[in-house]
Amino acid sequence: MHDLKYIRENAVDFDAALARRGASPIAADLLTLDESRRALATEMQQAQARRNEASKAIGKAKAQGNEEAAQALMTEVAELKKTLPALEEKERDVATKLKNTLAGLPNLPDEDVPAGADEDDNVEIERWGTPRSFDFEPKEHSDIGPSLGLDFETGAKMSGARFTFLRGQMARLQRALAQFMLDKQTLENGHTECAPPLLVREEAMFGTGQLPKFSEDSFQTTDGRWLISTSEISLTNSVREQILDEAQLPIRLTGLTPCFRSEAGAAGKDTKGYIRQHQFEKVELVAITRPEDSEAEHARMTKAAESVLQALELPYRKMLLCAGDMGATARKTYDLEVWLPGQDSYREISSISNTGEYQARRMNTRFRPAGEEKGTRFVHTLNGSGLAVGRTLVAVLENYQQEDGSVTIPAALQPYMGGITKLEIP
RNA sequence: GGACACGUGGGUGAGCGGCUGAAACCACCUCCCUGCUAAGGAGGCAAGGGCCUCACGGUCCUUCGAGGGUUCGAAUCCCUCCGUGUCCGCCA
Repeated sequence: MHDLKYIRENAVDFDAALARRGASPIAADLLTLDESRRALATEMQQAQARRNEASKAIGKAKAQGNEEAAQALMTEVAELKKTLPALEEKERDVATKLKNTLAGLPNLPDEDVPAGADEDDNVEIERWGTPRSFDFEPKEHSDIGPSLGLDFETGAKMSGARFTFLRGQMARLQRALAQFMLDKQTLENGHTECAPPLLVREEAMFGTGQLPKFSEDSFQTTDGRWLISTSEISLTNSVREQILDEAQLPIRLTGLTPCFRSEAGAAGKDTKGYIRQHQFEKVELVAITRPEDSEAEHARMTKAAESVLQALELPYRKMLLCAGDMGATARKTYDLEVWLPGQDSYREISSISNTGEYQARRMNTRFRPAGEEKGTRFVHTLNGSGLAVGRTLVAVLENYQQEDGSVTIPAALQPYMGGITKLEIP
């Protein structure tokens, strides 16, 4: 959601920023709507003011027993009531149209976001770790996994494609990874652990920007609720419609939840393996900050996500997404891509975004500045994966695979595996 | 799922259909007094929007869970929904 005042004063910049994402100019349309809305509002409010004034006068006239004056005023108000509802409806219609147009627009990219249309234009910031050299041909996880309990067939049989059934040591490995990540984010990185709802109302989906434009990406229940596609939705909306004290900021949250995605439009992509599922687990990081702190928080949160990869000794690279490849709500995004030797490529395992006040406006989340500044200001919100558990499982399988089909457990993870150091084919 | 009750500003909580955008208290801010691990006094303090102003600010509109309705006029009456509480039923 955007600030109309900003658009009024910076129409050219606004369109230029949208153009960087490949969106068409819209400022002129918005301003036309805005102008007519304000003109209607002024007209409507003048009529309302007269009605209110007359109504008060009626009360006074009646109190003084002046029935004649009261009657005259009532006649006048009756006349007003013939025109007022039409005016109110017109104003409402224009306001709704304006709001809907605004609600469908993506965030503006930050100035230091590189230009570009798609992932080919993303900029590599740095690499961490050295990909292991194999003295055999490394396999993909979808070839290593099945004999260790990653059961694609059973999942598909009961639920369809993109659902997987984990059993035995594989299920335990996923649980261990999730616990490990949660401990890292809470004990070391200062995020508060949360266990939020997985089903949310439409307003919550709107608040974080999944609606109205991306309804096809999520699942909806028969009673109209939505399955969260990420716990960013539940965690971020925990502060919706609130006016926070400045002293409460920053608020740093984390949570482990399943995420549900319909993956519409991803036909043919990653059809093999555990990379792209309708249901997957993710440890999410969310931060609510003052506007002036969000950039530093973005860097800090990215490091928090990186800390998991480093502890697991998984090589990765950090990408700065170009304007055309960012999600609609983001104004700046770093992706962490983990090295997958079986695929011989880096694959996304975390995406950390600063949305600025885009979501805060949609959720109406503000804070009251301490000191003499009057009024309220919108907070900034950030979210990132810390990390996607399923994809981390994939990375462990591929990076720690042995020639005999077994997989060693990263040292940091062993305490979470009850001392098991290796997954072996039963 | 059934019955009843409730939903007011940052918080607690008053509020005969016109004098209430809202008492009082707490929190917070400014000032005064006084000082010693405390306090006392004065004042201010909802949000969003329109119009006027270089600005300080002024003025009007909307909002008392949300949406409808009754009325010249609604926080106050009616309906629907959402939420909360209590009791009953069911249940991991």
